[in-house]
Amino acid sequence: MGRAPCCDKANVKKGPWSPEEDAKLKAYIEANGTGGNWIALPQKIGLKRCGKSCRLRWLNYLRPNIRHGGFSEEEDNIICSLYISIGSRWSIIAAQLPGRTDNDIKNYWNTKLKKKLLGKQRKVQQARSASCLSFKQEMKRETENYRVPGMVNLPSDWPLLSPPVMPLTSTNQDLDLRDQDSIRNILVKLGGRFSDDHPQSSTTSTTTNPMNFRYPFDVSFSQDHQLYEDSMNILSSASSISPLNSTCSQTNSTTHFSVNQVGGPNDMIQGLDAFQAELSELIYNNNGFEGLYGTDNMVDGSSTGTSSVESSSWGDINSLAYPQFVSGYEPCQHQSIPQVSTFDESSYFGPQ
DNA sequence: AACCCCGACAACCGCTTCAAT
DNA sequence: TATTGAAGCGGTTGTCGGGGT
Repeated sequence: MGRAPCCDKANVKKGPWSPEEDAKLKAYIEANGTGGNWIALPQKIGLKRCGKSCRLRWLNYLRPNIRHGGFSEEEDNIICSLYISIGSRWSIIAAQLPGRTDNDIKNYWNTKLKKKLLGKQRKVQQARSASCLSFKQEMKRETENYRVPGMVNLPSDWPLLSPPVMPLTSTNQDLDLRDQDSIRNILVKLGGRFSDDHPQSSTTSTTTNPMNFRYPFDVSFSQDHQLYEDSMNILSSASSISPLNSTCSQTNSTTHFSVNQVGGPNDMIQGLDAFQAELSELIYNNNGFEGLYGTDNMVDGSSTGTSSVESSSWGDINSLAYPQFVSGYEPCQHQSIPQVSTFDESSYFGPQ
């Protein structure tokens, strides 16, 4: 038994909006607002459109201060970083880019940004394959170092939040934190406070993990639900590398999320997982490198095979590391804000 | 000139979330 | 607490225009 349709599909117009329809809708909403009921709105103004269609048209096109096209490098960076962090949560990503709609960003990602990144991947791979180690050998070696085999380690100049690939036993002293900082700025914008901003208010200081990947994760948020959700989504995503010991706790006025050892929910995994799955599928199912980088002139059209990594608008960015540690893990932010919820390694990795 | 291909973008569809009852 | 329905969201499809053959 399905839900009743929101409108009489036989009597609604579909397809592109005419200027007259746009004018009607815009004039009405500017004068009266939506009235909180999109379903009823088209009848009020005599439009033979579905309410959902009106809503979409308004939000994506007619709404004031909408910008179309002309994405800046900075916007590219933000989109990319957030996609990698939180996956295809276009509405959240759009919220960080004033004047941009989720639909626009989604289209932009699918048609341009994704290919741009794939192209950068390709160039780096070419540079790397020119060196002595074959990709598959390296894949094998690196995946063997992880608990979950089979993930592709994508060396790249992606603007990543995650630390470079390394065996669990290795250390990384020089992690570039700039991208973490940008995420942090977003969090601060959303209302988060970091423990090292207010060390006296925190019981959890900046933590160190076996990878020596620093990230101060004791953030307090107001009780505003959406703010909390958004913040937690981003925060937890930015911390999703190797969850070993993280906690959520709530006081009367704030919710705290603390992570000892970089780690956390798998939102980040959504983004990277999807994209890396795409890449690995290409690699494994389509004749290895040829399938991925083969003959097409992806992206900026240069498949000239230069072995140098060209300067990138993304800046010098960390390599991509994405160990898929999390399995059967219930993200902290999806819980109903428990008093205290502690993650332990076994709950993340299951029986070993 | 006609056709084909492809990229870009607008719009639709169906599922999920959330608030009202 | 369960139900209902609107809003929100993300994936997918449709359409159009430009470029190549």
